[in-house]
Amino acid sequence: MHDKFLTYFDETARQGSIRKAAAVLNMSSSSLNRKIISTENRLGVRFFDRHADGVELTAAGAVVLEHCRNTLMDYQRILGAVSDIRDMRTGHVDIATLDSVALTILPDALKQFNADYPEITYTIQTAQPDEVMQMVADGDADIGLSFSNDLHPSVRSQAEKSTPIGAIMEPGHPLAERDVIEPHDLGNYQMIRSYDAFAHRSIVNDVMTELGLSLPTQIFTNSLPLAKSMITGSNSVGLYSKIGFLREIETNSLRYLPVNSPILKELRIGVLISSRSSLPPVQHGLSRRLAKALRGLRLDS
Amino acid sequence: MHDKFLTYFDETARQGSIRKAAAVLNMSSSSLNRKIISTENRLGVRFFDRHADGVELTAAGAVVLEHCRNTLMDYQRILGAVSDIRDMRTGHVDIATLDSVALTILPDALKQFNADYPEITYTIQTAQPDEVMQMVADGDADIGLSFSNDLHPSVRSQAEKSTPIGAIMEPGHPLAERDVIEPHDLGNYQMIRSYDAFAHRSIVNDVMTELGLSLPTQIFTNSLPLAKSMITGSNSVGLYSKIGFLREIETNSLRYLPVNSPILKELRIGVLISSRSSLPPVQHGLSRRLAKALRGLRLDS
DNA sequence: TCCTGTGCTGCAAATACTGCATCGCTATCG
DNA sequence: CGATAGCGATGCAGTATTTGCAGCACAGGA
Repeated sequence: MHDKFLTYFDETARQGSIRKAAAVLNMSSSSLNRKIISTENRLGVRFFDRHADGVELTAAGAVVLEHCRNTLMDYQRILGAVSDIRDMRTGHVDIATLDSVALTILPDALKQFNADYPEITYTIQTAQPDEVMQMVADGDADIGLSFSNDLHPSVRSQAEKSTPIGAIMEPGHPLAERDVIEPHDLGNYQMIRSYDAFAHRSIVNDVMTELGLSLPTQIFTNSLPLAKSMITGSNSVGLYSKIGFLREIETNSLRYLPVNSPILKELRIGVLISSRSSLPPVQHGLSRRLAKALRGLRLDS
Repeated sequence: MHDKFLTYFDETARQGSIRKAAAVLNMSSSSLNRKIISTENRLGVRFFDRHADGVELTAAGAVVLEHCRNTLMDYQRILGAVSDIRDMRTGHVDIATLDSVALTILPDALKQFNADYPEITYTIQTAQPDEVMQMVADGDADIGLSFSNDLHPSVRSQAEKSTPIGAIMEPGHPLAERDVIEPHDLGNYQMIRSYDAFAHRSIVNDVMTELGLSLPTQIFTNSLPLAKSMITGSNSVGLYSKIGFLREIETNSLRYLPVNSPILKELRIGVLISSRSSLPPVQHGLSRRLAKALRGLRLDS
């Protein structure tokens, strides 16, 4: 990357002799000598005074020498920074995610990754599914965690996991003891749904209009904690993927029941990355870690 | 001096396209492309992401780009500094001088030189003759102004002027109306002499011992102004070269009379420079200016 | 005085570089 | 959906450039 002249000049000044410097540099003195003369002529200045016992820096030579050494120093620094990037010792990752994912697999995955690569920083932005997709497509996010059912052309999914949308309710709910819920059962209860049902395309809406049903939706919210508290202590039913309620399901404070709809069952969540440019090492490593975490999720229990 | 890669890389990042950058740089895209790939491989990192419509900097590439630009910036600065040195727009000159010279030709010469090259700075150190010689020999002074009768082996004299040592006295002094003074006349008066008469070799001492005379020296001093004031209003006689008393002689407040001694008449003052290394432009220019001033001195009046 | 070590240079061989032509790929446009 | 244009990457051959070996002149020290 840098001309060898920088090193040559530095060593020559250090040795005070072209021949000695050439010996140190494992080259012929004639070659070194010509390199020096050549640059001297290009700048129109002599860098060294020539004596019988070697060479001695001139004022101009001292100025140039300082420049050479500064450059070489800075180059070493850059080399370190680059190798940090290459070895994933440093870096920054922009993540866009659904908040359901942000609250489940992301914390653990990031903790694990952070243990291996402690100097890496993160920006985590929660957003609606189509926004996440868009951010990855625009390069505003390195990694997206969102539904991967209909991908943006310049986004591809690194790993996918089926996360069917089902009904979330309290254990004491009238439907809670069913094995599976039919779509038309839902019409009898107040629904709590994700805010993105407002967006132009909503899978839930698609299903309902297809079946000629309308959902008496009580609340649209983009806040998963709010949805949880609204479901708790009421007869309301949430329409969500299981992934945002893993803890509550495990502790039996909420219950998840599949809804018998092929379309809703098709829903998949994925690790989204741009298909335009290959991911830098750090981002690639993290996305693989996330993909592994996603595959490791047990959503069928 | 610097590898062309720095410019190439900068331009490529600027254009966001290898082919466009190659066009700007008047080269083939293949060559440019290979240069980039080559350094990428050397550092083990890609600098650019490749797209169908050009290239885009990676994180590592951004780091390297900043380094390239910093280096090129600094190089431009250095180029200016070097050209300043070459064109004598800037620089520093170390001068060692007898204080007799410091008070006569030096001020005018420096004023003239400074008018042409206003950014040059000076260090002016007054010293005894042998000290001046030593400083030039050691490289502690670029230019010396001192007696050039016996030169140090690694010092040479650029210009010389005969400045015989004579007797300095008041116009009313008993000897003042003589045309020339014999050495033995001096024994009748208090002498004021240069401090270097203490040094191992003193021309005045040589003469006196050769003639079997001893000088009743009242004052040895390295201060020329002190010598002047001691001579003024007394019968004392100073033994000095005329060069330190030009103004007083011109205004007739002091008088200079030659002493009839071949050795004392032989004394010469010169512009001394090292014979080991050729002088840088600024120093060379000033030494030539000083030599001219020295030759222009009228010491025979 | 010779002798050693310096910087410098001519010449032939080795090396690196350059540009042309061409490939595979992707985004765009009809 | 297919054609097209523009991009980066690469094989190849000719051309510069660089390198190292001798050998030169010169200066300082024994």
